[in-house]
Amino acid sequence: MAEELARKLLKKANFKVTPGRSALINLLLNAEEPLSQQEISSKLTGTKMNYVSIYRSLEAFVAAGIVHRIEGCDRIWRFALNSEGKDGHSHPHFICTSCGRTECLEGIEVPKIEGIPKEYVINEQEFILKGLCARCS
Amino acid sequence: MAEELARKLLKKANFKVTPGRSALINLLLNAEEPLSQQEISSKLTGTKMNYVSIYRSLEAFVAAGIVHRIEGCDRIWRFALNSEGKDGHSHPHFICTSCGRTECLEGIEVPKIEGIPKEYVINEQEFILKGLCARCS
DNA sequence: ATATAATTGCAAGGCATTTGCAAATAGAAA
DNA sequence: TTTCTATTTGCAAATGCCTTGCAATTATAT
Repeated sequence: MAEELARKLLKKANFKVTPGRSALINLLLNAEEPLSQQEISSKLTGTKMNYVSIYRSLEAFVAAGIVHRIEGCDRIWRFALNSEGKDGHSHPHFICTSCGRTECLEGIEVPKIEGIPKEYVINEQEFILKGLCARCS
Repeated sequence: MAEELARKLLKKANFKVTPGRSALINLLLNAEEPLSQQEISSKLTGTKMNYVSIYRSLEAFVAAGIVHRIEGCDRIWRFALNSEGKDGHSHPHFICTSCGRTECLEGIEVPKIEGIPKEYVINEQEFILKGLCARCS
């Protein structure tokens, strides 16, 4: 069940299994899109967690590589679980300029970029598309 | 000369030609990289401009399409003039995780992305690379 | 049962960006 | 030139996301 998966994820990343963090991971497991701290807070039913703790947990999860953070255009950070096995930054993101929602385009590959001078060391890349989502178009 | 070019840019976009805005455009014309409000403030020699006015001018310039804004990973917005004729969003950006500098990769093309469901309307795309710049690597 | 390092909550702080509003000013019109 | 008006500007205050400090709690290894 989901509870068990959350526990396993936390364990594997060497985190303590607390009610808050389990609930947080669970929420992200079931989320269809990257969530902001506010969205997380309001969706955390049952186990409530102080928003500072949410930020701190998310920060730890990102550092551990089990979550990735998307920087939108509204100065709000959104977080999503990395899919098992992927590095989590390998898919593009879509931001709807109408409803503000952010989506992970999981099935779509970030295209290779050509011509970066060899003095540059590229560690991460982020492809962000903006426009109207299926619902808003 | 540069002064004249700034004037022309402002005129063409239907803005009044004020000392502040001329200086601002000039600064951006000579900038080698996208600049934050703070950087702009400190580099605006001679003609000083209140930082609120800088924000408001930049906002107007972005709306008019003569400037583009890059969202970094530090919650700070950086602005760069659109090169004449281009739409300004057609090049990738590079963010150095060591020195924090943002660069426009002017000569490099944003690769085409494949497989976006046709319900999505894409209006803008942003390709951001992170790593070490030539100086820091 | 105990020890200890990780986690949490609360209050306060930091800081980029916005807003409201009144004063100044560029540029068109008279 | 003078007048008029919409745009631009500055100042003060507000917003709002995210951080920090610190003491209290708690998961887990011993």
